[in-house]
Amino acid sequence: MWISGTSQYAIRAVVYVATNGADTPVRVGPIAAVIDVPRNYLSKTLHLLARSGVLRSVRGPRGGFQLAIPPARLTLARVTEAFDDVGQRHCLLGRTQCGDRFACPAHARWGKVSDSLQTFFRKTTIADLMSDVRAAAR
Amino acid sequence: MWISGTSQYAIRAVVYVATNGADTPVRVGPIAAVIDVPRNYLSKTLHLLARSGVLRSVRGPRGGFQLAIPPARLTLARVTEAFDDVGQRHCLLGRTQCGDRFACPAHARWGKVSDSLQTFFRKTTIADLMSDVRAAAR
DNA sequence: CGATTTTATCATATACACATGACAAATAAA
DNA sequence: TTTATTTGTCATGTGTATATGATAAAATCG
Repeated sequence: MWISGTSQYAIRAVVYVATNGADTPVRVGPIAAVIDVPRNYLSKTLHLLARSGVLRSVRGPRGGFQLAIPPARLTLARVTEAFDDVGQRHCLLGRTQCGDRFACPAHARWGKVSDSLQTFFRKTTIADLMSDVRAAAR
Repeated sequence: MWISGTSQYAIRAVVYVATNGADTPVRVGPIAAVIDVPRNYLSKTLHLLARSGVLRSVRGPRGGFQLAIPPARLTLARVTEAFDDVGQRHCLLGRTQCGDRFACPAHARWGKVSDSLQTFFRKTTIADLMSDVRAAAR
């Protein structure tokens, strides 16, 4: 609903890699199986994450994917930036000319919500999500 | 980005109808021209809004569309419900099993933002947008 | 070096949102 | 009652996100 399916896959995969790829790279197969996304499509998505600097890829035996950025400094906006632009304000009504000069009818009220959305994606890190998972496990 | 293009069209059209259709119905042609959306597509969208109870349609000469609900009681969630489900919580990561029992990694933190989104769409009315437009005109 | 394992790339398929165009149905007014 | 005007409906087209499958390229290990 709020971000593209590919961005959803990306976040799920990055959390998995952060959790399980601390020492050795993680292969596409297991990631796809655990986070439940089509293997070949995920392969392409992880490749884009690597080209975008979020992951590091290693080919050949014992290869796979690892984080290229420490989880505490890796934000959701950074992870999804290859697929969606969630760190910036967008006009709710899809007007290109929507700004403080020519505002759409929803501009003022949407601004407040949009700010909290941007803050969420720009401030929340993969490490935050990992610690929430650990907290929930208790 | 945040809601479908059709929902964006719907809100823009409903605001226009609320503003210009107080006494007589508004025709599709002028609406499409002013809010800048494809005429035939808007025709279908307005028809869905009528079937969803948001608009009233009148056929024939002097026909067109009018609000079926007073603007002060017409929320954005109500306008878009035929196209998107914005008044309810959705898992950010697209997990169907995401709830308080089996939470996705983003569940807790996303909950706060999601609440403010739901509140926005369920509390903001067409009358609110109209009064913002009038305020901005001064 | 050769065999195996893994990601990289390419070509293509599918599903759905968005869009177009033609014609039917209803209504109002002359 | 006829004509003009408007929405309603249907059939179809287009573009893009998602998905699949085959093959190439790279790296490790025996």
